[in-house]
Amino acid sequence: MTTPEPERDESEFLARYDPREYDPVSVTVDVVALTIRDGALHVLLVRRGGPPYEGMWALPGGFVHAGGPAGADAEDLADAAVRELAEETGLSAKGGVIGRIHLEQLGTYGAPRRDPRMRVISVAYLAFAPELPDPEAGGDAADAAWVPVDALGLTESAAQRPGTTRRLAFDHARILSDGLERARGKLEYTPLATAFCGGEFTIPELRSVYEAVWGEELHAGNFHRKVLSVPGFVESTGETSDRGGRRGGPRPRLYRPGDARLLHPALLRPSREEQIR
Amino acid sequence: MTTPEPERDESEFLARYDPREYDPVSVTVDVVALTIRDGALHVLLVRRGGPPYEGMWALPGGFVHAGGPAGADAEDLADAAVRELAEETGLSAKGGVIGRIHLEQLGTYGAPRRDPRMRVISVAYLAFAPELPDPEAGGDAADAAWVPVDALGLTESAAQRPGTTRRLAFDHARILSDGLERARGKLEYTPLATAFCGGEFTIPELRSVYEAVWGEELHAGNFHRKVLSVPGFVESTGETSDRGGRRGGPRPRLYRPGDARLLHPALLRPSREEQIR
DNA sequence: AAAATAGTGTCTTTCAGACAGTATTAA
DNA sequence: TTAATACTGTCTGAAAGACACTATTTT
Repeated sequence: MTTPEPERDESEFLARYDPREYDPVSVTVDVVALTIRDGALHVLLVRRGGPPYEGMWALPGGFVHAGGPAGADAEDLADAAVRELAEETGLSAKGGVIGRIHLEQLGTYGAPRRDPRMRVISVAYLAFAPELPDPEAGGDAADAAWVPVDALGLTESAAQRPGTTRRLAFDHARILSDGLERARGKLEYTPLATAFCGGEFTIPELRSVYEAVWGEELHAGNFHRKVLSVPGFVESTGETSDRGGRRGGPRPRLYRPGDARLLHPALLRPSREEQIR
Repeated sequence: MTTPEPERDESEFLARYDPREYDPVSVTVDVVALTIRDGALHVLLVRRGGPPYEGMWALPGGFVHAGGPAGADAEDLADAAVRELAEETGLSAKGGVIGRIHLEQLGTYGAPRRDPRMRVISVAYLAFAPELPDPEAGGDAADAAWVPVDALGLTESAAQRPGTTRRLAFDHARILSDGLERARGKLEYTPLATAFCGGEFTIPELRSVYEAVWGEELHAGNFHRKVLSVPGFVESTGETSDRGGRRGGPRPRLYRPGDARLLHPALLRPSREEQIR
């Protein structure tokens, strides 16, 4: 059963009350917000302004507004994630750029002692954003910034246990690691790489997204042909970029996201041999 | 941030802190437990013994034991799911069959009014089980049974809104629908179909798992060759089944699950055209 | 005997990846 | 002018799917 047993009246409720069921549990949302800057994958982090983990970087997040028994002011989990993201980036939650950010639930983390103070269940969300301005440190955060993922020294083993990297608070290294792996996989069979670009982009720009997320170089010619061959992945604008590549080359054509929700056939990572066994 | 507002000093925090000051939020786990019976996909359901949704079927689930501020008796989310599954199926939680059940987190459902009484956040888990005995109705459930998924009349639209199907309580139709879609996808690129079989199985048995989950017939010859060609999917026992097919045919060979964690190349569903756009 | 099934062989089409080649641009 | 880049063409090998075929078993 999903919920507490119904009570016939107050006294029966008190008689049947089981403190175990009603031990205080807090529910938060944390957001793994990813973007591409200067060709490198970045994640939005805030620096904690108070204990525990004071001074360490952490994923942006906060409490879900439960809204009380009446349900007034209650917010959905995804709405809470959007609100936190908007608060940290200083962008308006409605309309504008934030409406074009892809947001999906990543997973829920509820190990008994992941927060030293109390039982906290955290619902993590994953966001793919186009390039955004630097965030403003607001509220309880001492600082906020887009941080290159590579600079965090995240490894498979380091991400497993909290505190190992000494860089991210709580189990946020693990959450980020899971988010990165999800992102890598999503790029294979969905057109979500376009969510990292603005409204219009070139195929080489799209390729640089794949290269930043997957961490490996792709063959330019084959990538180009592949993208154009998948139905609904991208759609030509008929326009051409006003500049060629940084160090030369013709001006690439511009494209918009297409109407496909899945890539078929998929665009598979070249080297995933390690993950198979 | 993951946690309550940071305080300037610890004593101030403790003095001010009262869990009950926060809006009450309950956290439950619900389990979408799938198995194959008579060649058809079944899900474990319980019939609710009290309001709301009295008499309706629901996913098995229950409260997470938060363990209080000290953390004693606290259980992890996955442990809670195993416990609920064990309670409902009457199987021992440690060792035995239940150790061979694949369990993974499916998602978290926390819409403000998904439970009419209070704010409930439900962490859903997805389980792939080999054929298990009929469950015993226990605790607060009026009944418990393996129910053919097809009999529930789940459709894409019916699963979207709670109460539409008039068959499953709360938003459990949506959760089940999400679980089924996850299961269909997992069979494509992981060897988890073997989790529906016992320790040893034949290729035709494995094919019937795929057919039950995907809801479409597969070409026997091509399926056979494909399964054997994927490294680490299955491993021959050298033995042969003691009976041929139901209505004739040679006795198929027996296999065990292999050591692959991912299928490469993947075993893709034939007809997924609809999902692409 | 008839029908169903397990397993294998073969052919065609599609697709990924390697490589080459041309035109266009920045430095 | 040089080098980098956008894009296209071509070839090869892998793999999916359609179909055919044999051998083995149940009814």
